[in-house]
Amino acid sequence: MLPSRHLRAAARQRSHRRPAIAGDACSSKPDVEVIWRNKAITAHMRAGRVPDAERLFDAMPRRSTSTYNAMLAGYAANGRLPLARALFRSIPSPDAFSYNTFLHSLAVSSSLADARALFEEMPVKDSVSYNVMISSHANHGLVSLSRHYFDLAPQKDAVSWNGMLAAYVRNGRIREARNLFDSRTEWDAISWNALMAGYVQWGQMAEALEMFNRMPQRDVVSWNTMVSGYARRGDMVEARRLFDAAPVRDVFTWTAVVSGYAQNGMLEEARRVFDAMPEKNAVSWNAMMAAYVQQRMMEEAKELFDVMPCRDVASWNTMLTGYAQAGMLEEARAIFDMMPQKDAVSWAAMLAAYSQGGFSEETLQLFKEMGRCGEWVNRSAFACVLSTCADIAALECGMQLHGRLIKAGYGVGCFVGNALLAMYFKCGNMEDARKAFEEMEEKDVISWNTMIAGYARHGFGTEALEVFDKMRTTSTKPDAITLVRFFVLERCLFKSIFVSGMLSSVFKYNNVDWVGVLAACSHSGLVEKGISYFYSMHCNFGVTAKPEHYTCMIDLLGRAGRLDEALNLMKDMPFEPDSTMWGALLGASRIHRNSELGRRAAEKVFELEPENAGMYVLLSNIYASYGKWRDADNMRTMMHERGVKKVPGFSWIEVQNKIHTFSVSDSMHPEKEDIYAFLEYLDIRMKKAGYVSATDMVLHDVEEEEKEHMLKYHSEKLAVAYGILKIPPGRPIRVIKNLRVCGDCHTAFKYISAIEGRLVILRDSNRFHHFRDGSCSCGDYW
DNA sequence: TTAGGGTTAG
Repeated sequence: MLPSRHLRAAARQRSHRRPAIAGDACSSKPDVEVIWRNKAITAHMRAGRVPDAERLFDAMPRRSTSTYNAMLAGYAANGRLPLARALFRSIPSPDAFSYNTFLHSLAVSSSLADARALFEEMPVKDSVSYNVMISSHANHGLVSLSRHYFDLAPQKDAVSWNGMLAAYVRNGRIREARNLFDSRTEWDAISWNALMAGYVQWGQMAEALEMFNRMPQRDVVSWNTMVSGYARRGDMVEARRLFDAAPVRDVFTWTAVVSGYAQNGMLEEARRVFDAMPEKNAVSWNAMMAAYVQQRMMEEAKELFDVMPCRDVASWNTMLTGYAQAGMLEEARAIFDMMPQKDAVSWAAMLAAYSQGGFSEETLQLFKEMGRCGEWVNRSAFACVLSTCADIAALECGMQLHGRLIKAGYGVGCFVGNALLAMYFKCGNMEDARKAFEEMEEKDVISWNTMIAGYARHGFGTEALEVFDKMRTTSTKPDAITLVRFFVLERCLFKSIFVSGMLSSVFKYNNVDWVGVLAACSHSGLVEKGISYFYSMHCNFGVTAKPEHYTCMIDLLGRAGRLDEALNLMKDMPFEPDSTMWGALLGASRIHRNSELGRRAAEKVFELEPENAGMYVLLSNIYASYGKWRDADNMRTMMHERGVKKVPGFSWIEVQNKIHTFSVSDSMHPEKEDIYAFLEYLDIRMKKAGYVSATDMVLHDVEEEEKEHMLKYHSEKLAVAYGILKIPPGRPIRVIKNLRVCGDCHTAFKYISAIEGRLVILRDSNRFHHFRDGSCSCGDYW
């Protein structure tokens, strides 16, 4: 809402410049009444009550420049740049405060170029002006410009020095921060804390502690920095020790501990500290709520949300993301619609919920809505929508986004850049992917992996290898995904030629990711190699095998059909096999059709993890794939009777050019008693979108007697495929036949979309499909 | 009533 009335009034005033007299709309000597009202404006703005502030402003008979400044600062803090701009122009006699505030508004609204222009034309620059430039450029990752303004500043105060220090720290330039720090001695507590926080943030706890011990005087922030540092690293013992030792605590200290316990899954401890807090603010409540959200205890979270006395945007966002992560998209949307105010996080969270849930239409719809609301599109929103474009192979839309991204002045960092790469590859546009990759300002391991996988999947093996070679010249360390990808590539294209060279390059790094190596061997069927690595890991590298390594080995042996050896390994282990290991064995028994061992493994899993819904579904599907429909039904009934619920969710994984793997969880609605309820829901949705409901058509190749069971177990996936493939009305998907894709993908089928000729593989997602490279866990690749 | 350090949500 534009407060057009006061703006017009102000503009009028400005055009008929009259000398300021007592009682004029802008008096140079504000009275007590004006000061009091200015404070009220600030209070409203701080609480996000922009309209209230505007009403007050409009109703003021006399205003001072500070009145305008208060409004200006409020607009900036509430993200209303256009209003701030208009108001600034209407200020009768802007002072240094006005200029600095508006400069700050421009800078925080990502209009850095505008901020620089304003800075140049400012009649008077004081140290605050320079300091705004230093910190705002740092906030956008432009450290060298921060340094430029820092060097330019004629007089540097404590804020300038600390601002520059923070500029380095926030951008990970910890060495430069240290050099600056060592270059002089007049630092205050804020400086010490800033550098210390930098060490904490980048995981260098020893250095942080060293500073903590050395600093001349510690304030409550110093203690908080250390407490939260340990808490975030999961070292709750040390965090608690410092918390107990702290001479002063404030709400930050308490909240850091609550959130530490929460993030490490120690719910009871978190609650105990939370209940003992002498005073709580919104952040404390949010931290406790986040604890429940993290454990998917949405009812408990909602309870807190309902009773908390002070809700802020983050509280709403916490609930929103909680519902989204629990797959409760309708609840998430309800929260989103009810929010008194939305910020960038709210939009991003809702977008992420839709895009990660595969709801492409909804994602794009919401994105449009976002534009209509004039909401600033941040990096996260860009990434979500880009990944949706990738899902539906919407190249044009993706390229438009790329353009907008550049226009918005964002540097292409990893977050958005990776989404961009994925989009180009999924659309088969190798050249633009390469360009985007080269233009990326920074690259992380995911960027490299995306490039390797992208090239490999389109059959550009040589290019993929070149990327891998280039990656080795950088400081980015290959991770498990790189290894798996490389092994896949190597196996598909080069038949084991490069494997030893590749591995030796991996071993150059200090910390070999052994799980990655073993998983990679398991995946590429390199059984003997895997076994020898497993032993050399201990003998040559002195690494003691942990349960996860054994799990890999059981998986590896099992897949190779060496079930007895896998069993023996489990017996000889220094610890009891856990459910993951039995699960791996269960998967292997399936591939090799050893139903006796499968049953045994399944029983063990149920014993150890009666709550594991994936197991029931897996076993049910195993029976179904053998045609033992009654047993399959029994498993589902048992799951239902025991009140076990599946975590819903599904995702797309692009595998090869124009080939998609689609994984869908069996129950996308939580209370599924029978699959038909779900089908009905999809039917309605699809019809609404103009698709044919053509389960019969889809199943035309399937024999009559199988049809009923097929419907029960597989048609939900067909239906979803319809929605996602965007088959136009009247164009059925053709089933190639009840084709098993591979031993492990028991419910996988191939479909060809009649219209696009896309080959689609559908399969279940369960815990055994834990490899993200699109390979089946049985070791087959697509 | 503008600029520098510590807590929550994406």
